[in-house]
Amino acid sequence: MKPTLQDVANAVGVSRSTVSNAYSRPDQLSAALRAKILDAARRLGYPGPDPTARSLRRGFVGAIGVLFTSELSYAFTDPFAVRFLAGVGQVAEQHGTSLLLVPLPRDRERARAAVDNAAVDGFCVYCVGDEEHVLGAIRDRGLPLVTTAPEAAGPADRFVGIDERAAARSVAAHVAGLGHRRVALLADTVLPDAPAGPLRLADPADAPHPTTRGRLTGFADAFAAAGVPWSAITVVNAAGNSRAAATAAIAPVLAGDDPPTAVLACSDVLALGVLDAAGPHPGLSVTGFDDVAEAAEAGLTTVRQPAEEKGRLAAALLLEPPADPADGHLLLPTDLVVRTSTGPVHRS
Amino acid sequence: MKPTLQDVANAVGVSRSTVSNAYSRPDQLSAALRAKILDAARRLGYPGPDPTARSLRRGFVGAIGVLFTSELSYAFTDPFAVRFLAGVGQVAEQHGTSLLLVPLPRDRERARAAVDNAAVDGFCVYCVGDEEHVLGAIRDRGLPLVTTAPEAAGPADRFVGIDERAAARSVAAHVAGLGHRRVALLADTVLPDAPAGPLRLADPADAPHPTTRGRLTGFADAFAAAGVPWSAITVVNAAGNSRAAATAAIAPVLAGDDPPTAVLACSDVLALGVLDAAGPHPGLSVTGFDDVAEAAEAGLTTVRQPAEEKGRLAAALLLEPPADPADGHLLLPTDLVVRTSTGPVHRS
DNA sequence: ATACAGCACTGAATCGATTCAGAAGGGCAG
DNA sequence: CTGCCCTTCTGAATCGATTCAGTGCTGTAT
Repeated sequence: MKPTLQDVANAVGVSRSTVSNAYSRPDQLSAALRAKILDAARRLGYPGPDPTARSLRRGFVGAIGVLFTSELSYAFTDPFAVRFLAGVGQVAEQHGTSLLLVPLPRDRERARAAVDNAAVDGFCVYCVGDEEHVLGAIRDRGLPLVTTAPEAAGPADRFVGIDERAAARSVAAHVAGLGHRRVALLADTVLPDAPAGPLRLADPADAPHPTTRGRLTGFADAFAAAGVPWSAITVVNAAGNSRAAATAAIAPVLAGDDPPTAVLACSDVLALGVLDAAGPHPGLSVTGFDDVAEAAEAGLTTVRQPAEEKGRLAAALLLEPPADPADGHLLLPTDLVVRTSTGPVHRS
Repeated sequence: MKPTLQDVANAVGVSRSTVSNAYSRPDQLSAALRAKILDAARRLGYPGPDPTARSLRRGFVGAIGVLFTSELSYAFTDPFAVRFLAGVGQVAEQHGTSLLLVPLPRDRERARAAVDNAAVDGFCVYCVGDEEHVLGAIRDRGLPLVTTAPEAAGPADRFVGIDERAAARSVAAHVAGLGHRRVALLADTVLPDAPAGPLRLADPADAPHPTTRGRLTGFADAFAAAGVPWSAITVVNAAGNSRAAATAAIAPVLAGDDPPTAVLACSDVLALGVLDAAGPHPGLSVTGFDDVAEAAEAGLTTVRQPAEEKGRLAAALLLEPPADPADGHLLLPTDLVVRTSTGPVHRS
């Protein structure tokens, strides 16, 4: 068995407290004794205070939990999520804090258990949709919480987000300005368990996921202003936030009669999937959201939001809580980035 | 103060053990009592057993540590590292195990402290270079350890790697076969603290980092077989594993008189940087290593190694230790992927 | 009726440290 | 010489659970 602090104390002939101090509060004992203790520890193969025991007694862990509502392994395939995580990591690094990546089971009960079992001092939740039950579990634990969506944040939570609606409005206004009137909007999981493909959505405000809701509403705003009513807009559901899912969902729409002249996607990954599917439809305008690295290469018109910065701020909000709770609510600026994937509507 | 298990016990009028059982071993008490306990817990706002206390008592944590020897935030910029991490995440997910990403301070002493303070059941170390002291800290703690480099693994450690030397030999043989005789090899931190640019390295075996050493040696093998002695080969040091670092390091070499006709890099990221720098040198053949996504787009000839698979196996080695220690040493296959970045030497 | 098994629950020990009030001893001023 | 402060170290309480050897009790086979 690995030696414990007590064993070291016995070996040196001092009290347990003193050995503890040798590690955690060097000023509490003479340098000579400390050296002797550390020496004995080395000789015995004592690896230093047990992190778990220390955390229990101290009441904090030195780690923050990072949650992606989708599967963890999947989060790594989303470039925006990766950059967000990198930002969180940067700040955590400065604070000497570790990042606990908690895989969330699909099953709600087990997801809750996963949250309950995470040894962390707080959570950063990268919101993608229906994370309400997970957020509830975190609040029940009384842990500080930072989310990436204002709508998902409770009164006591901090958040760092963007004005989804305004951002979406800006791309949509650009597209409408190019003359597009027959448009399709593409989003991941518009409604829970909806099949891939066109979908009837009475009102953009009916979309349950706050981010999707905000973006769809913004799209609707701009087109309404251009004289296109919501009912004239096709909403397409993708079964997952991936290129392939987007391609599969949009293909039938493009192949139908009276296809849209523009597709506005709720993420770059989806937009890239649309471009994949649009091979035979060169006239199609496509827009994305986020401005990931691939977007630039693909010439995708999109809305840029600062990814790493979002992560950094989220972590900072958690690790350096602002004195004034009002400062815990951050909205980041976004930019419309116009590239080659959008153009004037092609009259045929 | 948050209620504890004891508070719930008092409220219901049962012993602490029974409440504990209600959570962890439902078969140890009657369903009725269990319901009553869980109910009282909910009423009191008891969030379930404290993860830290539970870990202490149980003796395990339910998390594995993942270490990148470079800075954590930097690890996310390396596509290969991200895919490796995704693989680790997949397996961890299946095991209901969390991933603790530990930021490693540059400072050796603090790096050791970071390892000592990590509450985990084992470590996966993504080796990039001089991690020996970190590995030592892990072994001192008596924790199981999986590395990605056979050379870095101690007798008790598991590893999942590739045959670096053979893999490197395969690309180099390809390049030599195309007739290239004036070649440069590019690697990150060939020697500690070496400046960016050409470097004198008496023997490839002198490179301190095992991975770099293996690759350089493999390159040397192939060229030696083609009649090119090591002394005729230029070794170029990059100050970091990034495109920009590669560009900066190789530019003067390409601009010099008697520039190489081929540059073999020790990673794709470096190779892409060489391509960036090679704009004015269209005749240059360039090879990378790893086959990340960008490599395909850039038409980079490289050696493919399975990234996610490496991560999955590393995690599996940690979470499902093989009965026979011999099965803890895995070497994965690699493939030479020839694309357009290499071609026959251009006689000028 | 007797013994034995099994169920439901309790008590006490334990995991490995931190913390803080206080004790012992030494040095210095009055 | 006495009193007081300071430094150095100790003891005991504490963090919040898990675990396992029992203790009653009920029910069943003999």
